[in-house]
Amino acid sequence: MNIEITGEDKSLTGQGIDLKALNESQYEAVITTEGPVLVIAGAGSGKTRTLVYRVAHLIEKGIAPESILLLTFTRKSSQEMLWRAGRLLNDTCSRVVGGTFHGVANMLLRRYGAELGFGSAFSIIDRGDAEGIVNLLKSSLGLGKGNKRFPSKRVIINMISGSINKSIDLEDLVYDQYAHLGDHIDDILQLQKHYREFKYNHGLMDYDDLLVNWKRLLEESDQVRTTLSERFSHIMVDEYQDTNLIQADIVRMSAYTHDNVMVVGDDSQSIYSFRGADFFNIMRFPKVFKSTRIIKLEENYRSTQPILSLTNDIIRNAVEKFTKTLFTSIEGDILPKLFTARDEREEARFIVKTIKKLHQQGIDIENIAVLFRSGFHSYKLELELAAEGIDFEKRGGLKLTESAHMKDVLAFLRVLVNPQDNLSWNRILLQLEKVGPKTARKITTFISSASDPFVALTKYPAGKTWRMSFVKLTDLFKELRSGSQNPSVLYEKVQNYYQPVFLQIYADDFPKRQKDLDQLSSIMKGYDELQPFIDDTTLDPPETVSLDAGSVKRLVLSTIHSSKGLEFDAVFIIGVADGRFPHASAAAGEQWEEERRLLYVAATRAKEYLYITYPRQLMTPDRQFKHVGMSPFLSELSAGLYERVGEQFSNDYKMFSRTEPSAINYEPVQRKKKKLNMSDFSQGCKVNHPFFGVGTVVKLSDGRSLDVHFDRHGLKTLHLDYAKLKRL
DNA sequence: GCGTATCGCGTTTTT
DNA sequence: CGCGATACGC
Repeated sequence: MNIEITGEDKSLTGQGIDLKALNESQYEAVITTEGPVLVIAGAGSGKTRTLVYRVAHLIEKGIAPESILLLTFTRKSSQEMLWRAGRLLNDTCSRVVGGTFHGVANMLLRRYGAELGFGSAFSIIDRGDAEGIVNLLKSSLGLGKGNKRFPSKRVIINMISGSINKSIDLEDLVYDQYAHLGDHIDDILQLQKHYREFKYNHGLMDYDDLLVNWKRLLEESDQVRTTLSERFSHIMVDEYQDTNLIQADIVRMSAYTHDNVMVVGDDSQSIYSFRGADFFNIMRFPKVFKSTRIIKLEENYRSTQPILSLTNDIIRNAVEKFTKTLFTSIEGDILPKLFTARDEREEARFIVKTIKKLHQQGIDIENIAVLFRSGFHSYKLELELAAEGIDFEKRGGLKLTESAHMKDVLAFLRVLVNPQDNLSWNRILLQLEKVGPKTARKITTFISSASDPFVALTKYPAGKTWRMSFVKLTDLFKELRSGSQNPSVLYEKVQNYYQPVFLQIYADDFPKRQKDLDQLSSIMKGYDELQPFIDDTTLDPPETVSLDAGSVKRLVLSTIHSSKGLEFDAVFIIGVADGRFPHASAAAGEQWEEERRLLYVAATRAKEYLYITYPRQLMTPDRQFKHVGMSPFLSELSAGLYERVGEQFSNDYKMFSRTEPSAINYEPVQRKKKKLNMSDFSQGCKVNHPFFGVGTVVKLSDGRSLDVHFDRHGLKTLHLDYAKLKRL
């Protein structure tokens, strides 16, 4: 369970810990060595630094590195933190157990899984795999055929996953947040049931299962719980606002013998509620861990005052927040800029032009980032950048192992490790010509009833048209199972088999994909065993962009979600238009607030220069122009906190009136999500719910919930922020 | 009934 | 680009 620290910078080691470099509250957080600590920290306040120093400090005080557990959300951040701590202490941190929640869960389950009865024979599936299962099930159950309104596999997985992470019934979740899909509730529940069975029958575990089973491990085995709690005498969690209820329970139980837990988080940066994160975990922390010391880090070490004033103003309008007032002593008086572009193209050109200007002023290209709400918002800009010859790196898109050809090759390795993995079998079989979904399903059911699927496979009566290729496949497995089990050797054999198949399937664009296959082979050289390789590629997939020379400096394009925790000298936030940001389907209430926090996260990435841009018109799919205004989050901002730039702006409006005489015929972007207040309702008034129909308000509860009696569905408690209620 | 080729459409965010 | 629908051919 060791994490290797790589990339050590020799020139900086051996300095010892310089606690003087910390301010008073950071120092307090660091030296607190016993008992629970909650650090509420604003953006750019050096919370990661605090954790790094604490790890180093604990070790310097004599705590064994291997008894420190550092939990983060991305592998990158845990490695970076350990590396930094290692620099302070001449690399004695390499024995600290640092990793992601999911990575640590995997390690523990492989080690202690037998206690729960599933041993260590499981393979991990990613989101795409999960969606694949839903797809298989949908067709085999004959659900949603030709029904456009049937939820997509992605939505279904989000619902299933969401209900687990939020620890509520799927049915309730649908009523609360997916009311418009309520018609399909029975089918959705059926899919959920089959999805569970499929995973269970084939030894598959999705990301949620890893956490759920970690929790079970702690809950159901006193021995394991005690062992683990004693093993890790100090537990630290970064980005605590991103934990869900399960993770909070895990932290609680992992520390039950000592309560030595330090968590760091910022409620204003909670942007993952869609995957179950619940920033109330921060609020609950002092109640769960008695005698918690709460430390606030309020000084910002990243941004200049004008940027901070703007970001404070963004979050000022938030409905729910724990007050923190961020201040900075960083000098700087450059106001954030707002640019209104005529269309996406002009927006892209403005960005390119400004990036060039900044670059001339001496800002390195890798210190500039362009951030956006959704992956495809940057398409126009990508074209423009390519035309100008500016190299960029896009983050938050498809990962290497998420593309079809990668999954194809990995499937062979996956069945070797887990022969029950019917999802991978399915992939392998579908590669055969003349074998489609039906035939593949027949084969998988045939072989999974046998004790040894590989033997059973050779016995399957292959069809005449595809017997030849089928025999090649069985031969491949014979070879794979008899020879060396070294990953590189196995991969080479798989490659020999797959190459011709690959050339045929991806005849039109194989050169690009070929590079990915080669990259996989080089990653594989670092592994002696197959299982860890497969786990790692699933839990922490490499980015699609070839990482050949890590030293190449490039502009960063990133979704806001993927930019969390990073900082740049100059930041552009693009597409901040009504309907695009907040996302069009964000409902009033918590979802709306989360979008606001998202903008906050984006803006707080900037150290010195901040540009916010939006296009005035967007192209709809049918080549119509749609006029849009700025994001409501922008119009809410106080005047004087930003400066408008761009010479054309004042003429824009006139130009539009001329080209489209009907003038402002843009439907005043449907304000459908008008926020409802408790005062809009009273006891006895009639309401309408999209799923439950007409009902009568029985009781107004605390907060924003209502008890409503529905004629057809009985009494339900509804939350104003989730339920799409209408007053009649 | 099954497999394959083709066209056209729409894209949230992710450990 | 990845998908779903559709038509065609075996």
